[in-house]
Amino acid sequence: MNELNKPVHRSSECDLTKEPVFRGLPKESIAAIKRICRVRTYREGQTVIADQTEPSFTGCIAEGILRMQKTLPDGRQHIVGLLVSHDMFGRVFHHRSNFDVEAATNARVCCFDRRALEDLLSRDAALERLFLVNVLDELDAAREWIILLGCRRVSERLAAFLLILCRRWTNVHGVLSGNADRIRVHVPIGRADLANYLGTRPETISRAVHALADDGVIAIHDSQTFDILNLPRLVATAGNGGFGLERP
Amino acid sequence: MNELNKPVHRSSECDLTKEPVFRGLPKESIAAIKRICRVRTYREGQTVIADQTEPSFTGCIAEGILRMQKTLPDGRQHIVGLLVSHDMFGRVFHHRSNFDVEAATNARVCCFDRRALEDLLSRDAALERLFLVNVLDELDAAREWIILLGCRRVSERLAAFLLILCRRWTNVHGVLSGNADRIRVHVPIGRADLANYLGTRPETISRAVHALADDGVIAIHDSQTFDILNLPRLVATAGNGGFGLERP
DNA sequence: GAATTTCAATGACCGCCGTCAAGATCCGCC
DNA sequence: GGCGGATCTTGACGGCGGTCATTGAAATTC
Repeated sequence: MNELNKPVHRSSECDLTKEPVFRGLPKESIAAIKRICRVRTYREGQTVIADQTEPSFTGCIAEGILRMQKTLPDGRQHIVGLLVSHDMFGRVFHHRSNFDVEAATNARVCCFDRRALEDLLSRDAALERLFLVNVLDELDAAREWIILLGCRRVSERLAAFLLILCRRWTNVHGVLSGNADRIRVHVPIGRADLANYLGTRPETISRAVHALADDGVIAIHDSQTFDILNLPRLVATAGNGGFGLERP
Repeated sequence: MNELNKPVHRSSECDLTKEPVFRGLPKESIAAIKRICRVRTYREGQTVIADQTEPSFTGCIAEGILRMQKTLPDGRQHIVGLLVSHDMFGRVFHHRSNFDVEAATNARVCCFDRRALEDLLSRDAALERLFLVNVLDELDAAREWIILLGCRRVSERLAAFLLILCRRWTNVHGVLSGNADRIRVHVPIGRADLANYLGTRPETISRAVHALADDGVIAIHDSQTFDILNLPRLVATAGNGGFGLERP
């Protein structure tokens, strides 16, 4: 498929300045963060950070999708979040990670050595501010997720999930395309992952997807790509989950 | 019951220095934060921050329990978190709250004027660091919650909830008492709230609680107070939910 | 102390979904 | 092109839990 077997470290090609996350930072802050940035490349299925280990770096996704998950003693695993372009992960000022982070697709990640980053943040208030606001956003995302999981029916959770994709991942490369009439959503994970993500089983996901298609709310382009035909009815299906995620 | 109808502002009695949250801060940071702290008192049921409004302050709970929730268009509400002593809430550097914050019990809250706090944080790196780490902890708590909600059976979620109470709220006033043999847990919310919290209905909560009691895992002291008789079996009941929340 | 309200507990019914099993589809590989 | 594996789909069955209704207990009011 491709030649990558382990993360490739490259000291170049860190185009952080273009990332909206770093928009508005003073020039010297950008220069400083760029200096400690190393790009790593992961291929699908690789582990980025293992549960209960102390990661040596904090990252910001340049391309691709990572999956945060907890592998449970009974072997099952539950996904607690998906990370897409521009999302940050890894805990500054905390030692152990409480989750696995795995590549859900091939991914490129800007990595900051944790120690160097902590030193930098201590000296650069603007940067620290940026990280603080970023974590606050993650917190909001996590709470949106909690509301989604509070939906009782799988169909509601699925609809709410598609809405989150539409709302939060607008312009994230490869997820959304099409116009308002026929929004095309590409779900970047398979049925099994999606089932873990929504707290159910693959069979039930399959049924729920086809139920939405039978009702004319969506059309199935392929097993991971849907066209949203009737957004209002999708919102109605989501019920509770369709709300709770308004953004400024 | 008591004479409080609206929050009472008091400029005294802010004992922040004793709170573990602020432990380790330089003296001048503590003095500065104390200077902008005002204590407010809320009675059970009062709204602290309304959804989609711009709160004028950020708070740290001195006593009592607050409930973060989203009221949904169909009138139901879903709780996304409980806040106990020493927990902080309210979003620095962000304008609108995405949730309601209500007093679940009578509560005393240390409030920091948002504008003043933001100014302060800009000038005090140690304080900003403290807030950053604090938000990171909230994030972990939210993700523990996501794992809990990923449990399929209500009995698992209930067991996991009780374990979170034991684990995270040790020494929080009024929640835990007793020794290792017979841990007494006081659940600070009623069945309806608990049902919202666990993504189910009050009747099902009732059944699950009594099922645990019939199995000898817990004893019901009163409808909101349980004695944990068999911790290992409670962990076993929690299954997945019993894990995912190890702390350093 | 009786009445009203609120909350918890219990039973009956049934629908959603977890489970198991089988078939279909797509993929890489030889 | 044929084969084997992984993934997705579909069906049948049964149990958990959502819903409704009723009873009981506790708190507040008059």
